[in-house]
Amino acid sequence: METDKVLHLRKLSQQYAFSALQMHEAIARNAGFSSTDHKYLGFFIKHGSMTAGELAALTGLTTGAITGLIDRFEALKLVKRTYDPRDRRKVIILPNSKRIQSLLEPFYRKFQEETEKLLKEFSENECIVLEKFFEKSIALMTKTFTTVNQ
Amino acid sequence: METDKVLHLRKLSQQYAFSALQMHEAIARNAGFSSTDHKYLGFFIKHGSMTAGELAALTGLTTGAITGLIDRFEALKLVKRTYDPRDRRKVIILPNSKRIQSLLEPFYRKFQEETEKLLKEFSENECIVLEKFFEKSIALMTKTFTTVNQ
DNA sequence: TTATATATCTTAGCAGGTAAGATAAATACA
DNA sequence: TGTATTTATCTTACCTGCTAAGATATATAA
Repeated sequence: METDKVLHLRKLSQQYAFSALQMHEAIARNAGFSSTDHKYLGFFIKHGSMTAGELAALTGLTTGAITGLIDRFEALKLVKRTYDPRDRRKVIILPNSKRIQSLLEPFYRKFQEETEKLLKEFSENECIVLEKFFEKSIALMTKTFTTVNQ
Repeated sequence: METDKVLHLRKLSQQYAFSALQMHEAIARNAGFSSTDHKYLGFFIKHGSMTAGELAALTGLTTGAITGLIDRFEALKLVKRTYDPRDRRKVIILPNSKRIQSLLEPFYRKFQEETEKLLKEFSENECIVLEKFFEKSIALMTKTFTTVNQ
């Protein structure tokens, strides 16, 4: 790809990220969550259970913030605190993924449908291009995040 | 594209959005901005000057929050309040895009370089695929945001 | 056993958000 | 024209959720 096109696509990818961010925040507000809480609900669905410390490390939040976050989610019965019998200091956060999903789903349904419709427009080969781009970009952003986040 | 692949790609696109979000927040913290402020600095670079009310409408923040946001940026000389001579109630926010860019650039340099390197791996035709995906997705997310954000 | 390290929680203080009302300027209309 | 209404932004009071630092409880090391 030529330099001009590269710069154009880089801009587009920035704009994509910005739009995603805007949309997620708007949906969070609508669903009655703070932007942070909404973000980590998705995180739970993806990762399943983890300890409070792991969550703090992954998110870059302090342990104090994590305590508050778990408290809020627990009050809504979206997660449950359990304790590691082998190390009773540890708090294992057990998400109720179904309940989380069913709570968020109404707000995403239309968007997800339309995303799927959009993706169906792409051919098998085009799909591979997108896949390659996503995978490499995700790796790059995760690396950048990890580097910066210490 | 087949249904299976569609679902896989939808997941990837979600993960992409999440990674972008994480990275942006980490960079914001590093650069000494709140996540919101960082987000809107990029917004200013992209859109140029606008009125406080336009910014409130575009962001979904209340006018009170916008007043605070402009105050913070003005204190850092990143934007300047000017007044519309034809309607003196209006506050026109004049961003100092160069200063904003030079402030953020160090934190993005490496990432942008690597993104460009990654994009160079794609052919002309593949570039068109990515472009199409981005443009349509951005339109879709913007529509979703606008719908939800009222 | 005692010291140290680790995982999470608690507390105090702060930053930035909202809602509601204040202010000032523009517009509409009798 | 003068008065009422609307509009754009700012101010204020209050609230939420973050950090930093220290407390607590448990695990590990010496």
